Formats: sequence, structure tokens, C-alpha cells
Amino acid sequence: MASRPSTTLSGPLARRLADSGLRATPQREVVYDVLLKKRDHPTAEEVFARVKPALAGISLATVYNCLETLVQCDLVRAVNFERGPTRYCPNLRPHAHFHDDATGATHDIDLPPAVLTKIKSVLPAGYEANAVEITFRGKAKSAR
Amino acid sequence: MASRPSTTLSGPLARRLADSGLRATPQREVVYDVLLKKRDHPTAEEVFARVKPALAGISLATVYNCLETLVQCDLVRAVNFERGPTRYCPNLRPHAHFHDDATGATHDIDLPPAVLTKIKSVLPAGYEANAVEITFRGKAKSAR
DNA sequence: CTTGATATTTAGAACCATTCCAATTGGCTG
DNA sequence: CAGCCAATTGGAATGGTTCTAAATATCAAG
Repeated sequence: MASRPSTTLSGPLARRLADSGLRATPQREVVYDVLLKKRDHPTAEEVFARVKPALAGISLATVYNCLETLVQCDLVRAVNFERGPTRYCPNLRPHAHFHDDATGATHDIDLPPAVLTKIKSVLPAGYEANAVEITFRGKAKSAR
Repeated sequence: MASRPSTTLSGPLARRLADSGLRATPQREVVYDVLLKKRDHPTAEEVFARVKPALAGISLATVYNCLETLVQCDLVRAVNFERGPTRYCPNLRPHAHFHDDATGATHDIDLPPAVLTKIKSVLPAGYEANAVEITFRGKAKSAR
């Protein structure tokens, strides 16, 4: 009995948006695609630049809007490091971030459940955490 | 052979500053005192407000300068939460922060060495961390 | 396919925390 | 007490982000 989804609602993005009563727009699709394509934790400005070729007329405000929407839908995570510009990350598994002082790059570090458990064990009774954020700062020797 | 420390150089603050070739000034002393006195992770503006009674003419720029100086000397730590204003914390032991969504308050959570070790164990070879930051977000039931 | 109701996008102004600037003030050394 | 450099100051400038009001796009119903 659900009314037939209109033509534009299709991909996983559209579904998620619809679940929140939001619409799938070209801007949202392209912003999300850009994040999936190059997972280097871009800033809003960087996303803006990457989106432009596909959607010449898009505005920076819209990029901010789309990013916030994606974060709300739990499709993307916002990452902050010391008052620098917010960066965006489509990796939804539990992970920490490693900020390379030398290059400014941000790397994902997977967090095994056991470690996550141990970390949460430091909370005294009465503290109920909805989320943990773990950030390393240091130098990463080149991958080789 | 060290030249006699001049009269104003005395407390632990003055010593630390001198170690870095910096001077002990009334502004720095008062800013540091304020941080020690009420350890509720105040912002620069809040420190500014608390310092004024003792040093009526102090400027906000100076508060920022003093705070940065104290951070450089490792007497104080700067704490960031999701692009909010930087907060300052004189607790130098390894600890995480718990950000209470309901009240906006920030609480220190001690980190036992064992947990710290476990956390660092997630880093793949080649990643050398100089610092880790751990932040919880959630609700803290009132202390009692 | 049109219409109306509602979301979304847009450009630009506004905002806020912070940093920068150039000038003044202060403290220590000689 | 002279000179030098550090520190402070007020105000302007910056950078990232959010707000605003108007234009536009989307969807559901008819």
C-alpha cells in the first residue's frame, strides 16, 4: 500500500533520505558520490570544488546543507581536529583518526570491538556515552 | 653562575616560564590562577570574565596570548569539542573528556595506563603517535 | 498534466572565535 | 638610567560556518 516510489527515488542514498522524510536531489547525490569516490576526509570547500564539475551552478551553502543532511542520515561522519575546518568521512565502521602532523592528512584506524569495550570501561557509573571520538596526532612513516 | 632570579620569579609558573625563556607577568599569573581555581574547562571568554576583577584593564587578546603561552609550557591543555570554542584544562594527567549533551559541561575521565596502552595498540606499524585525544559524548546522570 | 503545498537551493550578509597588526608599555641588563 | 626586547593592548582582519529571504524544484493529489 505504500505509494509507488517516484522515479527519482532509487539508490541507497535515496532510500535513506526518504526514511527521514527528505528528498533525493542531484546536489545531495553528487555530494555523496564525491565523498565515496575519494575518501581523504575533504573539507566542505574541497567537496565544493570536487562537486562543481558535475554541477556547475551549485553553491557553497548547498554543499554545507547537503553535508549536514548526510550526517543526519548517518551516511557520513563529520570529523574535527583542533578547530580546523570540519572534514567528512563516509567510513561508518568504528574507527579512530590519525592526523599526520607532517602532511596534514587524516587516516582511518580501525577499532576492534575489544578495544572499544576497554575504552568504554573507563567511564564511571552514571556516565552514559552515545559516542566516542579518538584522535591520534603524530607522524606516519610513508606506507611502503 | 645562573644570574640571580629577579624578585618576581618564584612560583612553579614563574619557573616554567623562565625555563622557556619567557617572563612571569601579572596577566599570566592571574590567568593561570583562574584556571586552577575553577576547573570547569572555561573558554577564553570565560577566562577573560574571571580575570577582569583582578586585572581590570586586561584585554581579550592578552587572555588568548596567556592561554597559548601556558599551553606551550605544558601547564595547561587546550580542549576542543566539535568546532565549539577552545576550552582550557589544567589537569595534566592522562585523561579523556566527557561532554554532557544535556548541560554542555565537560568532565575529566582518568585514563589508566593499561587502557592507554590498549588504545595505542590499534596503530599499525609506521604510525607514530605523539598524542591521543579521547572524547565521549553523552549524558551524565547527576553525581549523586 | 496542472496545481498547490512544502523542501531545497541560492547568493550574500552576518556571525563567532581567533589571529594579526602596529603602537605602547613594561621589565631586566648593562 | 638607558636601551633593548618581551609582553600587552585595541582594533582590524580572517576563516569557517550559519543565517536570511527570495527563487526554484519536487512531490502528491486531482
